[in-house]
Amino acid sequence: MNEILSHSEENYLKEIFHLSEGTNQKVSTNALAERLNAKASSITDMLKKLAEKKLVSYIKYKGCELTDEGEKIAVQIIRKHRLWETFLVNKIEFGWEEVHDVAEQLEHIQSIKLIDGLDKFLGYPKFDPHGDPIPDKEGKISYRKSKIQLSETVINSLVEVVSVNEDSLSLLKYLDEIELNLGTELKILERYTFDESIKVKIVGGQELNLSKKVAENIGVRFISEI
Amino acid sequence: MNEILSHSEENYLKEIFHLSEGTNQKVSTNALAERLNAKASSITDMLKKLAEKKLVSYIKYKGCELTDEGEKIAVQIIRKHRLWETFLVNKIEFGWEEVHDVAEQLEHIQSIKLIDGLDKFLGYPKFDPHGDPIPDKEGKISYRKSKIQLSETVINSLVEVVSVNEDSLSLLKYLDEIELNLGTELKILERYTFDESIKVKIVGGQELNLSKKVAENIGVRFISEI
DNA sequence: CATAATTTTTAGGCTTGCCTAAAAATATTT
DNA sequence: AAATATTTTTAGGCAAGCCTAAAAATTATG
Repeated sequence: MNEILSHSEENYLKEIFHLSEGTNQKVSTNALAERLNAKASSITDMLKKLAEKKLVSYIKYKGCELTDEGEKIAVQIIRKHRLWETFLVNKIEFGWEEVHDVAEQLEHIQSIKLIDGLDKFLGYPKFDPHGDPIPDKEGKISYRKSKIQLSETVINSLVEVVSVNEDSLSLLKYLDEIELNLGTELKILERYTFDESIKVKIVGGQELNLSKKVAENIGVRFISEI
Repeated sequence: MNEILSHSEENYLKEIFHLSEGTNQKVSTNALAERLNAKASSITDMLKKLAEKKLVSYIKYKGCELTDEGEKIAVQIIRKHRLWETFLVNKIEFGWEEVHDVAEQLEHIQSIKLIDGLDKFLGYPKFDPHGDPIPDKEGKISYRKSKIQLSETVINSLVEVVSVNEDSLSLLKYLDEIELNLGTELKILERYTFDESIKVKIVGGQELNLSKKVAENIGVRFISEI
């Protein structure tokens, strides 16, 4: 039940959670291998181990899924990750593109007292610097119900940026450069069918063309039509 | 030169530093084994490896010593440890007896930006919650020149507690109980030759008998005679 | 629907960091 | 200084977590 897990085991649980978030699908061995930068055979090894510990359910050749217990642990790791990111940006003057690697280390620190104390110290933040929700002590995640991908918006709407995918360092740097931050408002001007890129205008700023790939990694909230 | 070390390697360097601090002696395999809770044979293995990396000098059967490079690294780990302890006590409401284990984890986080940012955030503290000096970014340690062990004080002197050994959880808890903290002033009343225990009076508090063992683990600064 | 392509698993190996047991070196006693 | 005790090293092993290469299962395609 409350055995201590290795960093590696914790990372597996976290990535299985991320890969299955939203979908009802099982997570494939290859998908995990890519996220974890490991070979498929290593994944198989670890899945067997995690299945034995009852943290994932795993059927040969059919992929895996977190058990309730496994999910509980995964969510707490994500809580730690996002609280630390918030700490780094709010207290230690890190930029949002710099926090990921350090948070990946900090998320494995074992101390409930520390993480709850950190939560309090930060004022019980609900979202991290990339706009992702921070699970509470009980594991409840308050997803932003109205959030959609920028790539899914309709022409002539005004939206607010509420999240960006933290996984790509170069995306975050790019967004910094064009001064597109959380809270930035965008007018959706046009969508080009040939490559599915979109033209937007930053309210109070420049007009930009954003590729489909970029737009998929930005979360927005609809405000109004223009 | 700037290779990444494992947690284990870092712990070895740190403990070699602690064991040789003050003395000019080399550190014996057995002494290290005890501090690291490992068998002597494991120590030998690792010393060979660290010697190969030029972080310790090691002659078979003769013990080991840090090289300049090894000492530099050790000091930076101690810097991290003590800064994190300060963070936990000053910002997260930890007691001084609770910080050690968590700091042992945090000291291995790899990010110079984080540790320098933390230093700044804490206001460049010179001493940690146990009174031990915090090395600066360059590795300079400002030892308290006037510090002596409580066990070495002379009768009828008034002293101030400036440090306590952080290694013993039960000592720290005991000191908490009797309300002996950093900054507490003590009058040295008597020394019993049969067991080398001493009688002291906490200024504004109770009279106490402290065993030799306890007195050796408390650092004080001489104020005056009474 | 059979064959090809892809995905996943198995089998065997490697490194790290620890262990035990036995051997070798050093230190201590008498 | 010889005998004994202690310390340290060597030799061989083990678990974790990764790897490569080959085999097996699944999925896609002609």
